Amino acid sequence: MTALAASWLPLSSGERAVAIEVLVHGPLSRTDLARRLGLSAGSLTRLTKPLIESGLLVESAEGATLPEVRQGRPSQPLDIVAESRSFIGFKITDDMVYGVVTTLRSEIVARHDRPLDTHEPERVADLLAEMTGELARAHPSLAGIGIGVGGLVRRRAVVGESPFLSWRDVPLAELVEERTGLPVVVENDVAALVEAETWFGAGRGLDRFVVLTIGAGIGYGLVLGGKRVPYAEEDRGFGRHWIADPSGPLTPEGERGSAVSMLSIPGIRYQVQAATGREVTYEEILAGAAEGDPMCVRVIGEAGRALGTLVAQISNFVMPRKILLAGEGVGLMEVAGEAVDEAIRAQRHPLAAPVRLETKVSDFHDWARGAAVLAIQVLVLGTAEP
Amino acid sequence: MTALAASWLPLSSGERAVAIEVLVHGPLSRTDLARRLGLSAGSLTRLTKPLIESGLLVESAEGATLPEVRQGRPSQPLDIVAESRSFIGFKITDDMVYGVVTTLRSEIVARHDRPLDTHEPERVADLLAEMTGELARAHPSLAGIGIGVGGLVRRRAVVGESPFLSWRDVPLAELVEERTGLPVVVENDVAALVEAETWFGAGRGLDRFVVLTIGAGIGYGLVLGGKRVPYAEEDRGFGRHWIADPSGPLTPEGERGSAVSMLSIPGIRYQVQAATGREVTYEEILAGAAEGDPMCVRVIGEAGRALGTLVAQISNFVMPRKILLAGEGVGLMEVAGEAVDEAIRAQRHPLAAPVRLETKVSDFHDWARGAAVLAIQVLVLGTAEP
DNA sequence: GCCACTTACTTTCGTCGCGGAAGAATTATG
DNA sequence: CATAATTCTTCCGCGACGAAAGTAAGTGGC
Repeated sequence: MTALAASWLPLSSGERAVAIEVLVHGPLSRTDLARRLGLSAGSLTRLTKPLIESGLLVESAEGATLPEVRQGRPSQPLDIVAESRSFIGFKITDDMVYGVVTTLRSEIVARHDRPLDTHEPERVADLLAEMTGELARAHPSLAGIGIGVGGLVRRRAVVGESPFLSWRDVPLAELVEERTGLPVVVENDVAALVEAETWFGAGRGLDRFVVLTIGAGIGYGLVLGGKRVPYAEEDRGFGRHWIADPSGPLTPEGERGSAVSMLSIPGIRYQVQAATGREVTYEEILAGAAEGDPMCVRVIGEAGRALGTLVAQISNFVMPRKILLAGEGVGLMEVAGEAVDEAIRAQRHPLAAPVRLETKVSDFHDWARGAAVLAIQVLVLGTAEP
Repeated sequence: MTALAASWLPLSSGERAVAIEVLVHGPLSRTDLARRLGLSAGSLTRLTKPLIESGLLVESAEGATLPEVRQGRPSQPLDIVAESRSFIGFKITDDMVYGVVTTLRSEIVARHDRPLDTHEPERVADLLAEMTGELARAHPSLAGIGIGVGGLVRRRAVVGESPFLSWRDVPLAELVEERTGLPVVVENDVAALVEAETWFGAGRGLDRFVVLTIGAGIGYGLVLGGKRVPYAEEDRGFGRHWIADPSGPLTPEGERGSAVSMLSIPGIRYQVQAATGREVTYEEILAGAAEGDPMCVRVIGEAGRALGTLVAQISNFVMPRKILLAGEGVGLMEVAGEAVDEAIRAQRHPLAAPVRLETKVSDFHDWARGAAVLAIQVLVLGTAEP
């Protein structure tokens, strides 16, 4: 499969390096590129010429940032023609499919959602193809599709196991490729978000980078040297055994005091419900904590300390340049930010480098955008394998 | 400074890659090398020829491992002439200097220790030069000196801060270079041990590798992509803020329940002493725990669980291919191995890859050998900077 | 308005390193 | 003894790169 009809190939490795550098790090002059890539000025003329001729790069007239030096011949920034190709990203949830169209730079230019009333693989693929057709009308230059699914994905093509869809070994990429004729990449949703942040988001250009997602579960993504590290237990109840507080609460889905019990949205809701008997939403609990409701303050405070503990441990052991908190549950940071910081301070050496913590509230379209980035990577790198 | 008189230079990058591969991964045929380095057979002939002519490599007659295939022209293993050059490694402690002479492969061929009765930098350098002179008589082909010191070392040359020697900004490399005429590398002792294990020991060829040392303090070394990750707090009381058990013991040197309090040799001795009032050695405590003495069993058991907790956390977050436990305090593993394993199991996902834990009892000569490896690296790589 | 100066980019040319193909060396197999 | 298999060598050509010289396009001084 993996019909790479309209890839950027053939691109030499040097040309590809230039293309990626411009794609990821915005408009850059040839001299800047030469410095960043460790090449001579002459090589850059050679490498950029075919890229400009093929329409992938342009000499953008208005430089984004005015150069410091105001002497000599002005530099000529090169930019990607971000609109030259479009990409589709889908995020499949239990009852909805969220779709976005992005540019090469992964900027969202359109959204399109549809309810999902079946989990039958063929029917799901039909729906995705239908949505693709509808989006293709407004965005004809589609170059690829990325699909994010909660669950285990193999070889960026086959959904090996997805409990919430009741799927096992579904060759989703193939099913959608057949129906659309476009190259398709399938990936675990957290992995897709991590890749997206590594290329275009918080992790751009960092050699060590961690993503922690808080939502229905806890997700962890480790990026070293620009590559995400895969691991066996990802998306199979990750965080169930990360014990943040040995004497912490116990919930149906996690071990006592585990990240899942203390931090995930279901874990927090379960705790409040178990104590008060009332069914409340996550937002209500956060609001309650902000207003001083004792029960909510306690649960959210403990969650904050647990998060701080995890962040401190990650910082101590992995020493990432940055940690990104993402997912639907990061609203916690606004209410319990103080508790988080305090827990970090307590478990980190005073001389250690400060933790660069970034928070990003993500909705389902962000997850879909993550999947679209995978399609971009495939086009640019010319391979679906990571 | 950094007088690289007798380096292997000039070596092209390709030649250097071949040399390192043979040095680190034992005798290898040209075909093997071609596969490992991703080069063609022709390139290997080209690259190895000057290395053989210069006497660095030889065609070792007896292949270490007989090839599987017994057909066709037999392969011709290439090997480093390990004895062609010698290296000295020193480990400086409070009252002793431990010295070793190693081959290019970092095999120890001689040991030589001397008491240290002064901390005056010039006098220490005198002593090191004197010991070098004595060793040089039996091993004339000395190519470099590596020195391991507990404390903060800058640019592999200057001891920025070493509490136990009461040093600040001592240009030790320069002092010893002046006296010996040999290139000298100075490094923090833990960092040196980590480098040694990465090149020649447990971490050989691994992309993610962690070293945890247990001794007077707790040391941590993270190796990613073959490079050790430096960090600000190293050797400044590292592990004082790694809380393994929030309700654990408190000792003079560490926070409550920290790795230093629960695991380091002084921490364990302090606990037993505080409880019994008697001054006992670490070995006596281990023996007591093995024999069933309740107090020792409790302290050592808690230490084992703390170690397991740390190992599990490191595994969860860093996902190293292997974790090496080293230092003088790893005897703990023999007595409390069961507790360690249990704690790891409890805090690790059942589907996660099993932790490859390796234990290495190290004496001071191993630390000295680690320093010698740094000298080897400098010679091979041609630079003292990491 | 002219000229020096600075910086960015282009052109040209030589070199180096690599892969590929063909061939030599050296063994097992029938 | 021919054939196959495997390793290593030789040779050639290509392609990517850097160095250096040349061109372009500005600023600033007089």
